[in-house]
Amino acid sequence: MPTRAPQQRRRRRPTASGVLLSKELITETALRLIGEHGPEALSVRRLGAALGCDPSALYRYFRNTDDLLLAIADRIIGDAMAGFVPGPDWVASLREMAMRVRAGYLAHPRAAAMASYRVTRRENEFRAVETGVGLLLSAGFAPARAVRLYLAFIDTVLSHAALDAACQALPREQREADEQAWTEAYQALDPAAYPALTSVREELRSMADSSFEEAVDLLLVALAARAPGHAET
Amino acid sequence: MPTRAPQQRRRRRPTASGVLLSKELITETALRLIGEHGPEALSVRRLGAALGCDPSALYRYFRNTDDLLLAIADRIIGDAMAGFVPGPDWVASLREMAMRVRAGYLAHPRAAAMASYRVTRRENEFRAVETGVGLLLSAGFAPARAVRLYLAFIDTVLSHAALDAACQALPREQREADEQAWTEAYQALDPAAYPALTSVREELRSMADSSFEEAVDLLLVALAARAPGHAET
DNA sequence: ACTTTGCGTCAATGCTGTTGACATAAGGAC
DNA sequence: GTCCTTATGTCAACAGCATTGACGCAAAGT
Repeated sequence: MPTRAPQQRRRRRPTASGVLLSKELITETALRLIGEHGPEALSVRRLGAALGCDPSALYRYFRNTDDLLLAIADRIIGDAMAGFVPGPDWVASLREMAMRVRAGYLAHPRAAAMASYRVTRRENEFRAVETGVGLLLSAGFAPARAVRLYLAFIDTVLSHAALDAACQALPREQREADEQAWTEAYQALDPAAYPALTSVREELRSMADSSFEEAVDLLLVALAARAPGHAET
Repeated sequence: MPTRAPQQRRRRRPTASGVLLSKELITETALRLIGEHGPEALSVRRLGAALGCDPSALYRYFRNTDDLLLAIADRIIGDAMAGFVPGPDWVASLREMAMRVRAGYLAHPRAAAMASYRVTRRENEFRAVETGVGLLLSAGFAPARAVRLYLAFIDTVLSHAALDAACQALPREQREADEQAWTEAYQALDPAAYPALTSVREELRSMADSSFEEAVDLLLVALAARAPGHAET
């Protein structure tokens, strides 16, 4: 009778090409595949080919492709949050968390775009939520409020990061065309029909840049103002 | 020699089932299909079946499915902002704008999720930016500041709306699994390893709900506090 | 009535995820 | 060292997907 836990792998049988498969290796290869050839390059068949195994072998490690996708997403979270330790200043700590998540997404823009709105329900996500909720509790918010405010915070961070990642994942041609729109199409508008846009014409170029930091900072200002103990106006 | 523009259709030949196809009819039917049978119901084959025509007939009207999705997205934008008139209260007006965008996205989540990060450079977008920037100018912000704050605002709205839309666009199975994670996987965590999560255990269920309104309201509070003429703390 | 051609239809291609049967080798028991 | 169990890699097959090229009908223009 086997004494080991059933999910613990006991045997490691090499594939025809000699590779030893593992969840780790599969998620790494998938991430590399997406990074090199774009998100549409991720299919069970291509992943199998990249690993040197039969496509169906992957189903020994993941229930289906969604399961694999969640594993990839959780790995991105883990990489982004690796080594992060919250400090005494909860606002500054949340800010660093936001910047880390964004950096992690931008490091794998094409994978991030696929997974930003999912709940991975895996260890790295557990830890991140624990950290974020803990920071808001330490700020003095009551549990129900801390949870909702954390959700507003992390959704803003994740969705903004996904936006940036999606833009970065666009083909160069298309991205440049989008950026040029602000200095071309928007400069040629009829002043009578678009008075506000005309009066800010010189500033429209900055619409091509990310608003991530401003949006996060605005949100953190609002959070800080609502924290218990903060001097109300 | 034909005098008509080449893109203008001259002949309307009915399909085998007697339907007269058109771009309008196809986008309408696609939206209805998504609305009635969920986002995964939209495939060229099913759309063809719903229209009573061969799937390949659609390629006479759209270059590919992406082209079709963009046509649908354009229609969503127009519908969402139709009839919107900004009022005297700039904060309330921005708020209504946000809610309209979100409603438009949620009404057609699949199409919205795929098109949210594209810059349309079309009239509906021009008008929306004009309106939004105009509201911030009316609040007293200087041009450069108004543009950047509008960007932070609209990116928050769009990315959050896209997040909600993407969740709604998930297959029922996956969406339910993601929601259940908060009442199952997150309830079973080790209290010693996850003290913060344990102390807010009862409230975690609310993580499955959207944070759109809270995030937008927090942002608007921060914007209002930064407006010229606002009493500083 | 005749010609042109827009466009609906059919058939085929090569993708996709997923599954069940099968084979083989790893590892424990003795 | 031998045997047995079983984890796991492989193979074949299925259904559904977007897309395309050839074909031919019927509607519009003359």
